Amino acid sequence: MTTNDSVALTDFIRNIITEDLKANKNEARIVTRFPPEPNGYLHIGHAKSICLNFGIAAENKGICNLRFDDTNPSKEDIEYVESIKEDVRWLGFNWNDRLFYASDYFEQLYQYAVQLVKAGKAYVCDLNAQEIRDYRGTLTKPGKESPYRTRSVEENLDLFERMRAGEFEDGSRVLRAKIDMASGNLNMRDPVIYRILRAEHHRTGDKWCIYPMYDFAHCLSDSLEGITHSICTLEFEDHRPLYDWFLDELNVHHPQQIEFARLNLSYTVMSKRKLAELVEQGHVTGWDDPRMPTLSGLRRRGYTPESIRNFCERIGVAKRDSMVDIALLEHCIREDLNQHAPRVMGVLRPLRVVIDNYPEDQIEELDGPYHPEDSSMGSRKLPFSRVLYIERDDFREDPPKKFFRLSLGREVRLRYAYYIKCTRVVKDEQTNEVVEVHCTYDPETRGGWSSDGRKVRGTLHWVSADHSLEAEVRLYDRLFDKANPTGEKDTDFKTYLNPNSLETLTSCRVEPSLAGEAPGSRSQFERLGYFCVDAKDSSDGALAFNRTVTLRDSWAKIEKRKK
RNA sequence: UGGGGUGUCGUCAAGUGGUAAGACACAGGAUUUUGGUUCCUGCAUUCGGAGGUUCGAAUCCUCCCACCCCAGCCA
Repeated sequence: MTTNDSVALTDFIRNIITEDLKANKNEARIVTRFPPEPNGYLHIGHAKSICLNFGIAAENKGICNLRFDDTNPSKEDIEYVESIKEDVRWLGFNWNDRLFYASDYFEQLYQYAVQLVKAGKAYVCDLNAQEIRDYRGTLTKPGKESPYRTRSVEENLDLFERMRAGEFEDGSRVLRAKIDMASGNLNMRDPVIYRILRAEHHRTGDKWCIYPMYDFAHCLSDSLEGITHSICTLEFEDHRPLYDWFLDELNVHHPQQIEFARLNLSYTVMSKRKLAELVEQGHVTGWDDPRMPTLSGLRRRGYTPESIRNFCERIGVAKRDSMVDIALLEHCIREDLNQHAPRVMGVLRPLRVVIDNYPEDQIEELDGPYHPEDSSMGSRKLPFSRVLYIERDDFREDPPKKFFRLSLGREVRLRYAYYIKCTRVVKDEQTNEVVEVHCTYDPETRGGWSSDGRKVRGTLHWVSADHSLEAEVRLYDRLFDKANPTGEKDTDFKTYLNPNSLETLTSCRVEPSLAGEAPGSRSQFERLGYFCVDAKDSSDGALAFNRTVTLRDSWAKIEKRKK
């Protein structure tokens, strides 16, 4: 695993940091931060940022803060801060005692704003939202200066103080930076830095009725925390001049903002808004639906934190917009689980098999190692009896070319058990469907091996009918059936929702060793894929498994090609 | 005739003037009591395009083209 080999990661951000370290910038200290807004759940795009910020800090003996950017109480909630903390912890990162909130700095931020007013660099503006928009101009036309732009420092000070005191209506006035209404960069056209907003804040309650805007709060929070490298996504590139402006005007510690491209993953969507839409409209069962690219969804699906961290390392960090193939994510979880998941047997669509020459009441305990390449994982006993279940797909009446599973007259191996040969089939008279197959077994092949050198091509997984446990299995697939569901401007992304993203199977049979498996525990169902016990819906009496990912399936590929 | 970015294999991505890493995907083959794993092999004479500089250019210069972001009192 690359995680263990840990070849030093390099990307343009780490290169900048290496240079800064060499130049002894910031006394060669590295301080980063992960600054989520608590208004939604974290997704794998955030994982990229978390791995970057915490990773860079760790690699350079630096520190990384977790800071909630909670400056808009109308959208934020404590539920989200709790889930975010849980997800960051689960991913494997530790902020120790450096858990911060932008709201911790509200008083300090207010004082900075006063300082700006005193310096003649900010003013209270009475224009309403629509007017401000009109005065801002357009992308190609410069804006107009607000008639309130020339108010005296004294008047601004008085008005701003009264804004804080709650003397004015929501939306009636704002504090604006006095920069340049003709700037080609719209962010510099006298941006709003404080608005009046009476909303219960999850941490400060009703202490404040004015709240700072992102551009003002973010750079100064970074500064206050002594951040050295403020890493954010590309859409903030245009904001960097403003980020720098505030820090320069206030003459405070000046972190360097660096932007990188956010993660896009094929066959899914990554915006909080769109994910929320899927949740609200019931297309998925919640933020932690195993089909969601949220960390809570991936966790419930069976992804390991290691696999996600490994994925984040492999995708790299750069500035170009890109779309990572979800096959890479799938590769990462297979790689991890192949190494660590115990092998067990489960039959998803059971087909009854009767071994006619096997003694009626006999039961044998056969040994089955938990991992073919790692004997330290031990083994379990598999009960074998006269009546078994095999996978429906593993029997064909008319076997196509290269099909080397069971069929009339054919011999196959039952994993860790015996060779069996099919002698006849029983069909449903109505549907003509095969409902039972009869076989004979070769007692000389116990354990699944013949000393006479006879070759069998197929090895099937199986369970004993009487000893197996019933289970529900959810087969998850990609959420969308289009690589880029948001790619067409005129088509709603939900048009491309994959109707087969979830198939629930209720009469599956799994081997008895799975009884009492802990929620979240992962195993490979041999020949099928990796599954985990659902953390919410599974119980001892009613097992429920989620399919994390299938095994690579070259037979399926062959079959698909023939069509 | 707004500003800011980005263009290297199907998808990510190294490369910073010395002759195109690696990963995923894909295609062959070997081994295999999982059609899994593992292991070999193949996969950009070419770096958005056109000129130019140079002994030498993905890297430097010029022009052009394409795509992304910005007109919240959201972050």
